[in-house]
Amino acid sequence: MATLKQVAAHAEVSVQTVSNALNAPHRLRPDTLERVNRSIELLNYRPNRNARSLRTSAVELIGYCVPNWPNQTHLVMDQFLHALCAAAERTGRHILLFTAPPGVDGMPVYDDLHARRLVDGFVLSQTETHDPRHGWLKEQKIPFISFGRVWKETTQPGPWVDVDGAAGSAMAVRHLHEAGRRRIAFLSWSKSSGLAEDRLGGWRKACKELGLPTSGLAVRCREDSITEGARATAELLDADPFLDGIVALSDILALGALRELGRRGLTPGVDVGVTGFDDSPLADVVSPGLTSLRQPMDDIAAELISILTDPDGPPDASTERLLHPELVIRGSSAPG
Amino acid sequence: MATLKQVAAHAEVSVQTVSNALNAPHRLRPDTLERVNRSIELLNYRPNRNARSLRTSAVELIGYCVPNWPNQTHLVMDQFLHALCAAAERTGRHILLFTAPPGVDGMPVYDDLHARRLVDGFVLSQTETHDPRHGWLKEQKIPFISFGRVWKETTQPGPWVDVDGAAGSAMAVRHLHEAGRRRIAFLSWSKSSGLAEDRLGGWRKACKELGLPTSGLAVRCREDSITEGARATAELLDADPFLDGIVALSDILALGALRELGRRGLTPGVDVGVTGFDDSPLADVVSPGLTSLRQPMDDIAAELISILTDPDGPPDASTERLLHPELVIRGSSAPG
DNA sequence: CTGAAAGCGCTTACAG
DNA sequence: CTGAAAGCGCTTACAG
Repeated sequence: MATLKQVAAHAEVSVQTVSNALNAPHRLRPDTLERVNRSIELLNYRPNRNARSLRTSAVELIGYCVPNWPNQTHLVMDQFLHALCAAAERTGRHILLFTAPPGVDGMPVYDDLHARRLVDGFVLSQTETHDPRHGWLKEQKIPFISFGRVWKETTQPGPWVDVDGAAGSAMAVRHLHEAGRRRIAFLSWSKSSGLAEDRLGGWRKACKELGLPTSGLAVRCREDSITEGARATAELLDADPFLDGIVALSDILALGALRELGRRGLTPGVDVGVTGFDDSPLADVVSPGLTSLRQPMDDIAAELISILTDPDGPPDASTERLLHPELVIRGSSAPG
Repeated sequence: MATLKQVAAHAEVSVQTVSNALNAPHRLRPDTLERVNRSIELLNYRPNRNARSLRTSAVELIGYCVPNWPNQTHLVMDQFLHALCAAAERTGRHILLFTAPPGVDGMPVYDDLHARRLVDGFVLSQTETHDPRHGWLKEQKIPFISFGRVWKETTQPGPWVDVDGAAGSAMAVRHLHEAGRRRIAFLSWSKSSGLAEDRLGGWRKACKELGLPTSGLAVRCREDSITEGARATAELLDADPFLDGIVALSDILALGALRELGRRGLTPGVDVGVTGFDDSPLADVVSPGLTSLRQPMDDIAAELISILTDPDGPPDASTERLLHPELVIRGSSAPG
C-alpha cells in the first residue's frame, strides 16, 4: 500500500504537493499535476481515510439505526437504504449501520458513536409520534436530520424531510372520483398516530371539496395487518352496500381490503376502487396490482443528505422539506 | 472532547497507562486502574476511533453492499441487517453500507473501500449462482465471507455460511406427510439457480424416502411472483385433482398457491397443505398464516461475523457452515 | 507555485 | 508496574 510520502518521492515533489493534487488540484501547475497524477496511478495510491479523518476530524460517515420492530415491517426499507447510500456516496460519504434500543434508552449509543468519532451525524427514520430522540440529539448538539415529523403540538425539535400524506390521500380520492367513485372510505390507524391523522385529514378535505360523504366512512384498524384491513372493509361494506372506493393508510391494509372484496365476489377496480400507501413490493406482485402512493425515495434521500451535510454548518430546526408522493395507478383502482 | 493526554494529566499518569487501562487493564495495579477510570469517567473521555485505526490499521468496519434488485425483493433484509449489525457490535465492530453495480463491474468499489481503509473486509449476500465477486476478492486477497454458496461445480472460492435448503424442503415434505398428505408438489424456479436445485432436490429425496410420487409434481415458475405461483398451482391442480400438498420455493410463490386455492374454493390447510420459504413478514400477516421455513438469521449473522473476524487471521476457502432452517407451522398446513 | 514542519490522538516496542 | 518517545498517514498554516 503506497503512502503519500512514497508518491511524493516518486513524483519528486513534496507531500504537500501530492495532497494538493488530490484536494486542491487548481493550486498546481498543469505539468506538475500531471506528473503527480501519473505517480498516483503508477503506484496505485489511495489516500488512507483514517489519517485524513484524524487530521480533519470529519469521518464522512453517517449513522443510521437499523429498525427492529417485528410487528411493523418496513417493506420499503431496502429501497430507502439503497437511496440513502447512493445519496451519501454522491457526496463522498457512507452510511454506518448500528442497533440501539428504541426511544430514549438508545440515546447513549448515538452519543457514543458520535463522541468516538465513528460518525459525523445521524439520519433518523421510523420517526414515531412524539419521538424523544430528536430533542435529545438537539440538546447534545449532535447533528441529525429526520425522515418524518415528530408531530409535536409545538415546533419540531430539529430539521426534517417528510412526504405530504394529506396531499397523497387527496390525490387518491380525486383519482377515484375521476373514475366515477362517489362513496369513498378511509382505512386508518389509531388516533394517536400523527401520520395517520395527517393522511386521514387529506382524505376528509378532498371528499368535502368534491362534495362526497365522509360520515361513517372512516374506520380505524387496531394494527397494520391484512386481517385488520379485511375486517374493517367488511364493517364498511356491511354498513354501506353502495361503497365504491377505499383509500387505505397502508399497502397492508389495502391488501386486506382486496381480500375481503374477493371473498364477497366483488372485483377490485371494477366494483370498488382501492388504493394503498408506500408502493411496497407487494403492490406490484398481487393481482390486480394495487394502486398506491409512492414515496419519492431518491428525492427524500437526496434532501436528507444535502441538509445534514450542508457545508454552511449543521442544520437547524427551521429546515423543513415536504415532498409530494406519486400515485402509481394499477388495476385495483382502474381496470385495464 | 477530552483526549488521552488530558486524562493522563488528570490522573497523574502517563498516556501509556491510560491506554493500558482501556486496552489491557490487567497490566495496571488495581489502585492505579481505579484512579484512571475515575478520571475517564469525570472527563467523559471517549477514545477517538480514527486515531486508533490509524495506528493499528484496523477500522473495525465491515462492508455490506445494499442490494438493489427491483425484481427480486429481499423481504427479510431488515431482519438480516439487524442481525448482522448486532453480531458485529458484539465484537466492537460496525457495518458500513455501500452501493455497487452488480457482478464484476462492482468490484472496483469493493477494492477502493478496502484500499482506502474504510473497511477491513466484506460480507457478501444475495449470492448468485456463479457469482463472480468471490473469486475476484480472493484474487485480491481482500477478506470476505459469503452468505450463500456460489454453486460452482468446482470448489467454492472462499468461506461461506448457508442454510441447508434441501433439509428445509425435506422438513416441509415430512411435515405435510405427517398431516396425511400423499401427493405433494414442488413450486420451483429455473434450473439455472443452484438454490432452487438444492431445495428441489430435498423435496424429491424426501418424497422418495416416504414412498410418495414426484413425477409431474415439480413445476418451474418463470419469476418469483404471486401470479406465477398461482399459475403453476392451477397447472398442478388441473393435471392432478388429488394433489393435497404444495412445497413452494419462496413465500411469494406460496402466496400465489394460496390465492389459486382460494379461487377454486379449496381451503389451504384443510384441502391442501402449503409451505413457503424464508418466513417473511407476509407469512404471518396473511390468513390462514403461511407455514414457512425460517432462516436462523441470528445464527447466520453470528457465524458470518465470527468467521470474518477470526483473530487467527482472515478466513480461507475451507471454512464452511451449513445451518438448519426451522419450520414455522401456521394455518396453511395445519388448521388450528 | 512549492516545500519543511507541526500536529491530529492514539498504540506499542523499549527501557527503567 | 510505569513512562518517554516514536510513528501511523494524512492536512494545513506558514515561509520562501
